[in-house]
Amino acid sequence: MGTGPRCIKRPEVGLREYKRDRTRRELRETAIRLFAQDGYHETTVDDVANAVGVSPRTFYRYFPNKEEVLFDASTDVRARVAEVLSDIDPATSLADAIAEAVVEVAATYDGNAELFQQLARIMGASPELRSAGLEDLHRWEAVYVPIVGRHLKGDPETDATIGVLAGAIVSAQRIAHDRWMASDQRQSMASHLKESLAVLEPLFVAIESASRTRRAP
Amino acid sequence: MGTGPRCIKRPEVGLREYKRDRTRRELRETAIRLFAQDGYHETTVDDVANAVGVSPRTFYRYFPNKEEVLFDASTDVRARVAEVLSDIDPATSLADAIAEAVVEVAATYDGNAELFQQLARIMGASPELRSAGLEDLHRWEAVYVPIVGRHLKGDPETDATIGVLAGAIVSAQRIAHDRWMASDQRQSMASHLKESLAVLEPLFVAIESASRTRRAP
DNA sequence: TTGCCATTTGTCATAAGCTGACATAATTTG
DNA sequence: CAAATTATGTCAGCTTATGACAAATGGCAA
Repeated sequence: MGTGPRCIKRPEVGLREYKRDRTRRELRETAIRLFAQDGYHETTVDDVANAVGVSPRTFYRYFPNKEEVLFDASTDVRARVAEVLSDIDPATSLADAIAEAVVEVAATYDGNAELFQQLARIMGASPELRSAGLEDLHRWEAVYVPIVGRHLKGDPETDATIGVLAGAIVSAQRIAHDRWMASDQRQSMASHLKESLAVLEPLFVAIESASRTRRAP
Repeated sequence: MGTGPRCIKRPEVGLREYKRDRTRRELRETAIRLFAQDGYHETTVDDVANAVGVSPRTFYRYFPNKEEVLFDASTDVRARVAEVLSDIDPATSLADAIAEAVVEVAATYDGNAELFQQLARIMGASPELRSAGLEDLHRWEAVYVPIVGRHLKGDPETDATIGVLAGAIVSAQRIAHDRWMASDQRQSMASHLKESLAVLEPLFVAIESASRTRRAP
């Protein structure tokens, strides 16, 4: 997803770094493959490590725990969206900014539908993993809080509005995610996200008008 | 919280049942006390079991895992609120129904502030437990979905609106919860909940008017 | 009371997730 | 090539969690 070697120069990223990336990728891919194939609980960390030809201890050097290997991709998306949002023109309306973020999310999901559907199936098969997925999804809140706070010109610690609004956005995203998971790609993630976020439109309108009022009373 | 023995008659609940309840309560109270005192991770299940004078295996007969003992009270509240909501007059507006539920929640928190603040402190001290708390809070969605669905006259599977709205309500509740935890009881849970839910008012208004339109176009 | 039944608990054994400590091998750097 | 840095392997151990079976305990009826 994205950045290959940009130039001929540069330390060619070095063999060490290259191997590290490769091992991480192999662990991730092997883990997901085995989980999808044999079940998450039926697959031990030892199995994954052995399949990659690496010691179990190494797995834990790359991932803090067994679950986290499932959310590696998700973490990447989040980082990218956070960057997109921080680079956005401050004059953009909140709804438009969120829409832009959502486009990035949808593109990733729809562009790697196979991977994400596989992850969805793994997580759908275990209540424990559904919870973990919930937690992962919740981390999106930290992505949205800054942009919401910027538009509302408030401090998240002081102003409950920011947190509630960011939370509502994440809820919409989660519902879209659930529905996309449930319907096997019959509908794009983009349309699911659009549909869910539309529910919050009255909220955006109210916020926007309140914000405008405050700026020019 | 609430129901003592109502009458003299009734099988006096039997010694067996009595002991079971007592053991459960002792495990719960001892666990929370030790967690608050020595830390969650520093306290093993064995410690709790020993302190109660029971075998470690018994702990797991009462609670599916170490964490769950922290959410026993929360589960009770949820059950009570679900009952309140199912008994509510269908003519009541959605906002009012939610308000009624929230009153019940707030009363429980403010009435057992000591317990819930203790739980808050335990969970606040560990990221892992904050996640678990998140999961617990998320279970509220299932409480709100039926009442929202009833008012919107839709099927949660079909209509994304219901899930998003219920999710937004839970978000508001979570923010209130966080803020209440952060401010040591300087403000009541009731006021925090009221404040958070106020953010969603435009949403309720829009939903309500759309619902009215649909009924009488 | 006695004795049978169901429930609860204890004991034992074990798997699996994780973590610290240290040795070893590989890579980079001078 | 040698030294410093970093990745990996090995080993040892703790804790959570669970299955299997025995023992104890309370409920209930003859």
